[in-house]
Amino acid sequence: MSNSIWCFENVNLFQILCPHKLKQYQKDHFEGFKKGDVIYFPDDSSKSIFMVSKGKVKIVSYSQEGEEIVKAILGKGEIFGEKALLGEDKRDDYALACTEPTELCPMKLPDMYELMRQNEKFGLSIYKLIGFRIKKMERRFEALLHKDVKTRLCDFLKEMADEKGIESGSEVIVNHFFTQKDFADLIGTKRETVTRLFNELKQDGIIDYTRKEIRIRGVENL
Amino acid sequence: MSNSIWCFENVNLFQILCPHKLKQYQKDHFEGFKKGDVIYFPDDSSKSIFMVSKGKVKIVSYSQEGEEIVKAILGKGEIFGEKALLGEDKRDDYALACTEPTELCPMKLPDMYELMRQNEKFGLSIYKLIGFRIKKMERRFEALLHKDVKTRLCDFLKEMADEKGIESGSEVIVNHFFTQKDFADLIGTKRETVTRLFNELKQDGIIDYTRKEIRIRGVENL
DNA sequence: CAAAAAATGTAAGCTGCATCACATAAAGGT
DNA sequence: ACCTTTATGTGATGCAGCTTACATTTTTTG
Repeated sequence: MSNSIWCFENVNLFQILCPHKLKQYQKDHFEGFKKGDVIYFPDDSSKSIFMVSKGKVKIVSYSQEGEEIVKAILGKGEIFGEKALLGEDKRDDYALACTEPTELCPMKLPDMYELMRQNEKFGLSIYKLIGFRIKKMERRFEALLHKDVKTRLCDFLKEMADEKGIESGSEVIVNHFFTQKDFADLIGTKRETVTRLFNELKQDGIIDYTRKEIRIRGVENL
Repeated sequence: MSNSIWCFENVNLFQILCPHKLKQYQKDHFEGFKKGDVIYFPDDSSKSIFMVSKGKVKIVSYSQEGEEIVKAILGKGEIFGEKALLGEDKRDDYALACTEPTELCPMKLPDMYELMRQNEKFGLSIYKLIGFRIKKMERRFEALLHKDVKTRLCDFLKEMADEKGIESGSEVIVNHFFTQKDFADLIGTKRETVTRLFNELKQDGIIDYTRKEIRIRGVENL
């Protein structure tokens, strides 16, 4: 299990980006958000990128018809707003705090570029992270195109197990902060279907689901 | 109608990337591919990015089950392989020539970085292009999630009209090189459904479809 | 120009999952 | 502890579009 949250490709993003450690960025770099607070709106100018230092952030946009598109749900140590680095001048989605309190390390674009210049390895790993985001999106797209809901859920669980699972004997434990609605949004289905599937997997003895953790008995069975 | 193919954000990518104009890159920069030729395979190392100078290139990958995922179909002036700039070391998809002859302007990564250093505006516009690719993928994803097939097809036609349509009186003419199977792959449906829908739109007098061009009577009707 | 291959046209039947409509349970607020 | 809100559980019903199965037309090839 790669600890890809804190450490990305051997570069500790958190340490570099998290302001508490860096005197010169100490002011104004620590913001408390309440549940439901909007961190940025579409059409806000893309001046910063952010790292979640506490809580849970949801990146969403809305279709004409007002349906929600969940692009990502991010926890501690994860980065968002990174499209600003690709010449985006206005945000095209919402970033919403969805726990209380949610805390962020914002990093202004010029500061970011400065950091990237100073630390080439860091710069590279930021671009690499963008590359991974693209691939993740492509995988999601592919799944939606060709896989049925059950397969998508299982793949998603495997991914979680790989990214943040803890091995414990023959099981893998994944601590999570998702609701079943969150799962549904992320794999492109409805909440009811997720409920049904989790219970099916439970029945089959493959997983053990609670609101806080999922125990997977044999990732290969998914 | 923006001529976004040749000129991207006021930077003429073609002129910069196309080798014929640049003495120092004149060798080896002009490759002829036959229909079906593979330009790169997954796991090839990502050493170059390419611009199509003639023909049609398809970027695809395959799921476990062997189903095709069409990520893009590119024509003259369009760029692919750009994930190499994001620290990708191995390709994760196929690039296939699908016309004969297909010609490319390859650009080795170091040369590319050199060019980007020399011409900052160019460098920026390359990253911007990547940003646009991400947004395009996100739009496709959203469409798949929330829109029915007919809407997806209409949106796709609108996009084509916008990107490469020629206004002619009250109509917009879009010259294209897609088969109905291509359309199906790109909007995430089956060929038969595309056929049905094109004929439906024809019946309703909204479009006029031939293998070479589509005439749209009133893009707003789509 | 004939034959093969590729693209397009059409229709009937089936199914995965959304939708609707509630019931129960857990969490959070006061 | 009580009340409100949020999350989860479970059946009944419907339908968009996939599947399957051919027919026809257009393009390509030898």
